[in-house]
Amino acid sequence: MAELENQEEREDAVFYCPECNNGVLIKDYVRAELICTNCGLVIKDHLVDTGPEWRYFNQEQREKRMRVGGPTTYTMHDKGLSTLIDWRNKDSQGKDLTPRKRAQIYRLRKWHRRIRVSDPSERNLAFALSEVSRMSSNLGLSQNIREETAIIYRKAVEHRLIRGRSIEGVAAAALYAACRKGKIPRTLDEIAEISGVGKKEVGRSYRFIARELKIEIPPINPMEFIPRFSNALNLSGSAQKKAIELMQKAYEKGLTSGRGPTGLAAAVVYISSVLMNERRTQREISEAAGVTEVTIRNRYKELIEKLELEIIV
DNA sequence: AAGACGAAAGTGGTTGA
DNA sequence: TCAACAACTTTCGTCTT
Repeated sequence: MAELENQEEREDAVFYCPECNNGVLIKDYVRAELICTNCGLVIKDHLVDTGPEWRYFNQEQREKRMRVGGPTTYTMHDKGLSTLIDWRNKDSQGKDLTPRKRAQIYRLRKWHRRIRVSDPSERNLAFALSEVSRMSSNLGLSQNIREETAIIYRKAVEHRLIRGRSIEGVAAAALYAACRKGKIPRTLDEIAEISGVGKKEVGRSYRFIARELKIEIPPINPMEFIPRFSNALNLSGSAQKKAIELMQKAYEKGLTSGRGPTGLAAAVVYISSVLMNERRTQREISEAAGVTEVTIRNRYKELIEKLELEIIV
């Protein structure tokens, strides 16, 4: 693992899967995970996106794209398009400015500063977006998600949905919506946890803005939690594979509908840990998955019964 | 002693009248 | 608007390893 950390310093280092020695690891920024292309092993979740957001593929593109300055981004209140006025009183040749010029520049700077985050909605947006970036880096989410969150938040502002709600609450709700939209498995609990807003409020705001903005969001697929949970529990790639297999069967039998996705994923991971002789206690799993042991028990009892698994304990 | 099990009561949200 | 309801949680006593 220490090796991995070092290699990560290099921008495009290639490294190989320690599990199967056969696949190459790829960074999946969408899910914030490092994944083996061969066996599907997830090395590290909460990967932080350090790369550039835009790339070039040949010299021509490079020149084109180099010239435009920073990419525009929705994660800054002015989309990163603001101009900076240097604080030094020098002109482009590095010579001192005349007193007359100096006074003019001083006035420009003053107004520039005032205009940038002047009216309340801009101020609001600036604060909300700083919250978003705080939360998403806390959760190890990628830049993509941040952008998506920012777009959703902006829409919420446009539709005047913030009124009567806290900025943090709506920001957290937008983040959650962006995660759901991008199929990144983060639970409402996790987001509420670091947002400093109650789960109730985040949930309420989330449903509200999702409805008002007509963001159609597919229900969470319990499958998406399996890599994360098994990774958190240090389960092997084959155990994870087994879990995915079980989940597939459960889905075919219609056992997934109406059930909490996290509880279901937790139960499946539990069963596969037992099946593969890598037993984890219900307690450990419940902690990793954020559900109670009771729920895991209920789900896995159902699963064993319906899938007619014989479990040797 | 730790883990697994299950009963009973409580919680927050959805649904349908 | 309110009650019924399903899923899940909390709590706690009992059994198993």
